[in-house]
Amino acid sequence: MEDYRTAKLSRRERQIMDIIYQHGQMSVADVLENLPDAPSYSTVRALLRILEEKGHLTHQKDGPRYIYCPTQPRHQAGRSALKQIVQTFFDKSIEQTVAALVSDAEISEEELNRLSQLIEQAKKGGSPS
Amino acid sequence: MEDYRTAKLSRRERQIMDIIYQHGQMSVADVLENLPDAPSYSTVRALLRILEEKGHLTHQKDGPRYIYCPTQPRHQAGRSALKQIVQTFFDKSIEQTVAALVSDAEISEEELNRLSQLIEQAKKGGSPS
DNA sequence: TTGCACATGCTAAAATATTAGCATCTTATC
DNA sequence: GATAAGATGCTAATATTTTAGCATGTGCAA
Repeated sequence: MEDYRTAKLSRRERQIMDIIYQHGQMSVADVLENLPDAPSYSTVRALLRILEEKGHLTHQKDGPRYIYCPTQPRHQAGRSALKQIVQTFFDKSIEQTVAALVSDAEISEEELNRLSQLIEQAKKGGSPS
Repeated sequence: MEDYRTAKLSRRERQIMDIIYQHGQMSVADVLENLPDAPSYSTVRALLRILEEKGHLTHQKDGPRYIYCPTQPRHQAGRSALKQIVQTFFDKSIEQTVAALVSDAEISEEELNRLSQLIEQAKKGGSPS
């Protein structure tokens, strides 16, 4: 399955995919609540149906209602999305990207320490010299 | 100006913005070359005009042709895009995001070292204890 | 079990995005 | 300066997206 962010999705379809990835799984009503410029209930249902037809979502029943969730695992979709950002805005450089990440937010000393550990681990695990 | 990735852009419009951010600035012909499922020249021109009307692009003349470039600086657009990814796929956690970044690619020892330095710098510069 | 609240299935209209074509203008060359 | 190559300005048709409405089915509570 192709990354949904490069797939041929319309504006609304992409919005909905983002929202569902953010929340994990959602009912129609849940999606409607979180959708900016919210359209009607019917509209959301139509879009969810289309996304399911295209293979990006599945649903299961929860009592009388459908619960939708992505077919592609979140971490996998996240990596694809990240990869595209790195390519589009940061010259394919992981370094530049991380620089933007750590400079942007108000990041605690503690989190920075965990980041250091993360890098150290990567050094050991990644490609042993 | 709102982040173009959350703005009400159509599929093609977003594709074009991504391509232009990746390359910096482009003529109509340049965009056409880099656009998947390439439409006609006229089509690309129409889209560029629309994006300019919406305020996402400007153009300047280079001899007989227009050169388009984004109105929002690249680094700024990149941060907005990153922020959205972090929120959508990584529970707003910078740590999770960096973890995905360093585990994903084939990353050299050298680059990991530079990342370490980056973090160290952030520790000093960010919020002094 | 009966009815109400609330869900889905299906169909079709309205709005928007996508596309192309022709006329016109501009630049570089001969 | 005349001309050809190649650019833009404008207009309009086509395709897709977005939307809503009505009929029907399902689960929970009185």
